[in-house]
Amino acid sequence: MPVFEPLPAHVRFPELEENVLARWGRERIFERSLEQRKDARPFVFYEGPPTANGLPGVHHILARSFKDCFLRYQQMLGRRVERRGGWDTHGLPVELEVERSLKLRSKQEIEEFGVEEFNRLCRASVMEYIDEWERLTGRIGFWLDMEHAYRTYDPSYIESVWWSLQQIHQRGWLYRGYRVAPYCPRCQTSLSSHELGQPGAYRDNTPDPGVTVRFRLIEDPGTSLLAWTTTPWTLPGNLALAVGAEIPYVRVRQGDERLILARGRLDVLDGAYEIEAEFPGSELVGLSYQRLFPYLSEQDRAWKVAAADFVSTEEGTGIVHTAGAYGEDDLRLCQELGLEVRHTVGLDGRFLPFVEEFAGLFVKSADPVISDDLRRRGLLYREETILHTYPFCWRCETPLLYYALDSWFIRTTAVKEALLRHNASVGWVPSHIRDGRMGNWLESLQDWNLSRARYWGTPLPVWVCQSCQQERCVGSFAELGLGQDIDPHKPFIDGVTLACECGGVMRRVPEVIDCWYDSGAMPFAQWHYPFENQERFQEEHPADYISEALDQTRGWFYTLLAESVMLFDQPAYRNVVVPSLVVDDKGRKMSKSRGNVIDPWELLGETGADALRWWFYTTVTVGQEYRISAQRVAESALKFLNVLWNTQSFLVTYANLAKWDPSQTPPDVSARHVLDRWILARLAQTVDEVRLSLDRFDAHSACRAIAELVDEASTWYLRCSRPRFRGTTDGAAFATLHQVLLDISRLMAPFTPFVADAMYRELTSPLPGSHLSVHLEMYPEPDPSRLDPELVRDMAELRRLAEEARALREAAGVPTRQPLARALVEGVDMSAELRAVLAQEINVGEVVCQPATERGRSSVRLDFELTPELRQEGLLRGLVRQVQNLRKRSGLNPGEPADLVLASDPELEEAASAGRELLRSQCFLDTVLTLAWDLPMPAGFPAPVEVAIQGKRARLGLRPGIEPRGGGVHQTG
RNA sequence: CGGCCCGUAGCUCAGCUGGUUAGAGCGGGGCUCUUAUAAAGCUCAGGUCGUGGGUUCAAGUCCCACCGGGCCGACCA
Repeated sequence: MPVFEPLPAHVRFPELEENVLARWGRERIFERSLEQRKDARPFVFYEGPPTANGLPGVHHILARSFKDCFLRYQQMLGRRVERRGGWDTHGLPVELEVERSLKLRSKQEIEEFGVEEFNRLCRASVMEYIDEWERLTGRIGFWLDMEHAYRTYDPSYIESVWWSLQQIHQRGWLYRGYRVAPYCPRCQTSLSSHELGQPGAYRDNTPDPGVTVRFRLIEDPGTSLLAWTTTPWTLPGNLALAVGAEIPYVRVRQGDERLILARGRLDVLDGAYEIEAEFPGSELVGLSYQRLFPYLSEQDRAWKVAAADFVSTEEGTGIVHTAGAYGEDDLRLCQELGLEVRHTVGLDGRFLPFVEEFAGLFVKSADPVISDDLRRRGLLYREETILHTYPFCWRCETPLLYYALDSWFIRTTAVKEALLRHNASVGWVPSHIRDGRMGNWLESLQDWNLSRARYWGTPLPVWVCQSCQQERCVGSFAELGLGQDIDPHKPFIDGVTLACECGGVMRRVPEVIDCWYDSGAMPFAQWHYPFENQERFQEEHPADYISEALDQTRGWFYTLLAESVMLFDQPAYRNVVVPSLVVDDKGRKMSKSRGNVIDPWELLGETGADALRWWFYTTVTVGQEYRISAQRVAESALKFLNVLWNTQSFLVTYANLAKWDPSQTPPDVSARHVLDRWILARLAQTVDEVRLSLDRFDAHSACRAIAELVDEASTWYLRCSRPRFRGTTDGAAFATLHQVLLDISRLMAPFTPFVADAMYRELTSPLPGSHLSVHLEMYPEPDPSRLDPELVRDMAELRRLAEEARALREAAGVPTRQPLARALVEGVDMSAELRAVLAQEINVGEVVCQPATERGRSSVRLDFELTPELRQEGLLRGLVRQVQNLRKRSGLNPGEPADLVLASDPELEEAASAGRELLRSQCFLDTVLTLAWDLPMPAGFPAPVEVAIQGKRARLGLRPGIEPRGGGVHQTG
């Protein structure tokens, strides 16, 4: 019976992975891994909830690979690592999907269709692809508890969110405000930043009018202030002009008129001019000018020049036209000035009736009409067409307007300092995000626009009295007299009223909240905190580790942090790993419209999950983009796994041949061959490196260290140790390689969970005791006693000398197969055992060292003089190689007996006969028969094969051995 | 327009806290070893380390500017 189950000659990783997956399921490995740690110290992970209303893609595999590897690592360190899944279920993307399927085009149509049914469809749609998500998550080996996954639409989840909003309201941080937001006049809703981020929202080179307008001074109508705008339709709403107090302005004379503008913007003037005066903007403040249109009612402070800090001289005239309701800066300035802001344009994007001249006109169509009107009245100084980037509604392609609306806000600016402080305590990978993308974001923090005038979302729990306007933020269902069995969504919740102290009726405001708030609430809402699981929440907040892609910086990373800081004055996570984006082979972003999206299943089918995972860990450092294609993954990662697999296959083959007994105590390490000691030292060194890297959440460095070890084990160690695997009986080489591979399987378990487990099972199969899975094992421990930096250094030098010797042979035209008498190594002292390794490797009888002299660098010289004996040995090795080739071609496995017939010239025949025993043992030959050159092959032999050995011709005939051998590996010597 | 990242051999990328002749893989040319065999190793490419400054005894590695590519943002949370 073989020691190990023989491995198939060629491994198909996707197949192997499916088998491992099935076994995990049968043997409940994931469940066991949790059970065995149920009393251990937790390592807390938060799953950022994806929305399951779209198919998962390759970038999700990337994110999930990074999530998984650190969780597996921590679990192998002995921590309890629960991984509760979750689903993000609310929000506009879900609504849009349903709108599309129902062919609805506007809010009005949704309301006509019926909000109840609409929301019912949203709820169904969001789980549409949940099976697909679960299947992919399982297939890539990401262990996640999806059975108990939280969902943001669950009543308990919503109740926790309400509780948190009540907390925020009590602190005075939830308020209603009048703010400008990008607004689609066709869909009649403001858009979230998320929607503005949709491809195609911002369009470059959008043509728009650029008009420069005269604002005549009341005191001196011959003098005008020049202001520039790209939105003439906002001019009827003009309330003020803004200047920079410190900016230098000039008054110029041009023909009959005088014009005022910033000194730095003189090039907007057409034709000759003469500068009459120069003064800072502060001197302009307070000047009154003639209003362009008579539609807005009189106000004392309107139509005057004001100072503002947003004025620049980058473009325009340095004097900024300010229309209260159609610009963020405009609105703020008007509010500061105490001006009453009134809309001139309705929610449908058309001028209101009181703007008589343009009433009913859509604003963009009104632009040329307004320009013409101004021109007629001599107020248009200049008109041009400019190209700039402008936002459009990504659904209906309507140009967006900046439009002031009532909204609910969270005063995040009140906790800005705390946000910055807690962010500073987070370990970001890559580290630059902390102060870069995230830090900058927090520095320029604005209040959170929380409300959405939409349907499918967590209802904003604010009730307002219809009589006295008193406002109440509700923090639980009980406050409404409701139980847990309700559906707190629209439209049901809108029918719930409260009695006000004044005797009036309180009704809920119509808005739902930004779904990003939902996901940021998961640390407490997933546990229905504070209504339940108080201890559990406290134990598991903040998380030790989270990981999502870069686009979550302003998304989930921010909302988690903001909510935790506002509610608990804590960060939500201690460490974040942020993988960059996946792009196509040519570095382009993947998008459906471009047709370059890679199907994750196709990729998995070609390369397997482990190769893909390994590729993600090793190919670039975290933070750089991944240029992916099946070919790229196969070229590096798949190849690496193949080499590793071959190494294992080598061990299995020869251990079975030798009937090596792995349960036998191997020789003490100090008594083993220097190569064994060396590879074990490298192993110990690698364990150190890998653990240090993983403790820093650096998978890239860890995997590179492992790759280097695998490379050295599979090439140098195996190459030099091959004779010992074929001839020795002490088992030290087997024990060493077995140990190395077993530890590699444990080192790699977090990264390539399938291959690692398959290796582990094979390697432990002959051992006593239960070895169900590498994922139930502990991670390799550091072992300082095995470290041997000197030996590692010496071996590196030895390898360099071997390469040098091979180069010398090549230059001299003497193949390595030809033994030489001696090599002379200068400049270094080598131990006898290292000299033996080198001698074998470069095929010389002996290595002689000349003690280190003055030079630092060692070198090697070869004695190329060939004695007849050496020549004979060279011929013999050539013959052995050809016989081995023939064995391979004949389909003979190592160890299977065979008979050889040799016909050759006398010199070769003599070499064969002198080395007959070596030939027989090396090539597993029962009989070696020499034959005269032109005689026919004996009966039972196939036609001979003619080969050339060192220029000498030979005919070889080989047939499988007839007599079964007595068992036991055929040994040399 | 702003922020961040990247710009190292034909291609894909390593190069930690600045220090001897700047590395790997792939492709291509040459060779070697070998029943781990549709495996492996060696060798060749003579790379202005994007450009120009600066700091330093010393810079691919730190600072500044610029050029090129990518991502994000662009009044929004």
